[in-house]
Amino acid sequence: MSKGTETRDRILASALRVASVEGLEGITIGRLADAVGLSKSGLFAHFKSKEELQLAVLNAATEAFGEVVFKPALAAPRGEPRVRAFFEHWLEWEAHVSVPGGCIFMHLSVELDDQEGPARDALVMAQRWWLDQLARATRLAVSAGDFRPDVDAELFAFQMHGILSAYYHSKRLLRDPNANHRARKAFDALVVSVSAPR
Amino acid sequence: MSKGTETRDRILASALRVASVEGLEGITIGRLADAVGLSKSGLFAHFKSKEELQLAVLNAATEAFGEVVFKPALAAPRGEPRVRAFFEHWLEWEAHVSVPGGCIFMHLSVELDDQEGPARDALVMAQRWWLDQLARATRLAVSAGDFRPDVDAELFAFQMHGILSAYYHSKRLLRDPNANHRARKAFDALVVSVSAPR
DNA sequence: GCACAAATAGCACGAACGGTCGTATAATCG
DNA sequence: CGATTATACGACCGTTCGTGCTATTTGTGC
Repeated sequence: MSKGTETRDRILASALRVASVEGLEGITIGRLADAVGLSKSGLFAHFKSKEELQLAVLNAATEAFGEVVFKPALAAPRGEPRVRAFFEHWLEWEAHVSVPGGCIFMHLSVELDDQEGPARDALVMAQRWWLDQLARATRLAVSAGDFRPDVDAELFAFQMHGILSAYYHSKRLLRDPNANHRARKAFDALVVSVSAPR
Repeated sequence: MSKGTETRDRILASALRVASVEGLEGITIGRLADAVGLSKSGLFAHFKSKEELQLAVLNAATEAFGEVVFKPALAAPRGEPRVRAFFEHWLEWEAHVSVPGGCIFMHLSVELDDQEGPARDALVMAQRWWLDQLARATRLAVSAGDFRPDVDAELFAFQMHGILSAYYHSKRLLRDPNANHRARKAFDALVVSVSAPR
């Protein structure tokens, strides 16, 4: 890896941390340059514009999410176990070292929902992809006989996302020590409600 | 009402609209002054600092929420009907004219979760209050015989909040036309899961 | 209708913002 | 080795930010 790309990665990792706490608008060239020990212009040379930097951060976030949540969960056997693995790794992601401000997608989702532009487009794609993966895993659980045949996979993904949103709110904002416990109870109830009788 | 407080209200209504779209940090004195037809210093005279302005916006938001969601829903008879009324009015609030950017509390929750200060404190209080009202209504539904006696009211409030968060995400970011439909299906399923047998 | 208070405007400030410039240093390769 | 390119620097631009201070206009009560 050349020196340039190495520096670029350091910049992105730092920017990702900042963005998870303060959002994409919280990234400022000056502070970011200080954080990685560069001058403003030195850092700026790696990206043609701030918009490009923001897009690169979004890519880095998607990549990290894939490594921390998606790929490990894929290791679980298809069916209910994999759905549960998705849930568990998703819970952990909120506290991952790479995003000290919590799940960056939660933050960006509300930050960008009314801000037209390429960053919003990229985020929408990433979020659709993830919800689609959840629905796909749900359908696999149906065909594996774990879930009932009439289960609405998209609705299940919607509900799962809801539980994680409430968890995020409860943990991050309210700092409720029961957040984790409640999220698990809610998820268990959801799984029970779609489980095939046996 | 004196001219001063009238102007102040106009400022706050405008600031509330801005904040629902871009968050508290999206409020800038200059743009806000233009929007209400005042000079920067003329507007600034109404608030001793920007922080006080932000707190006033939060108060205005809480008040609006009370008028649009809480009070009307209280008119419904206690028990499951009132819980449903809470849900319905909460759904509508997302599209209320006073908050063109959608539920401002969703926005502020992620904006402020890592920003220590009086604004965060006020938001936490307001959110706790609301979740508490939901739990209270749930308990009333239990004692009215609509919900099963073993229902966990706080968990129910958590789940309800999750559904609305997912709805918000689905509607605002993904612009999914099924958002409303999914939210209702999820809520119905939730109510069924806690309903007393009959 | 006049005096006093309330409301608003004008102006200036220091800091931080994204971004550009020419230049110097460091790494890489023939 | 030397030459060339990649990388980084410091100074600076125009703008916008929040926030003072000082006039001046506007509204209100006697």
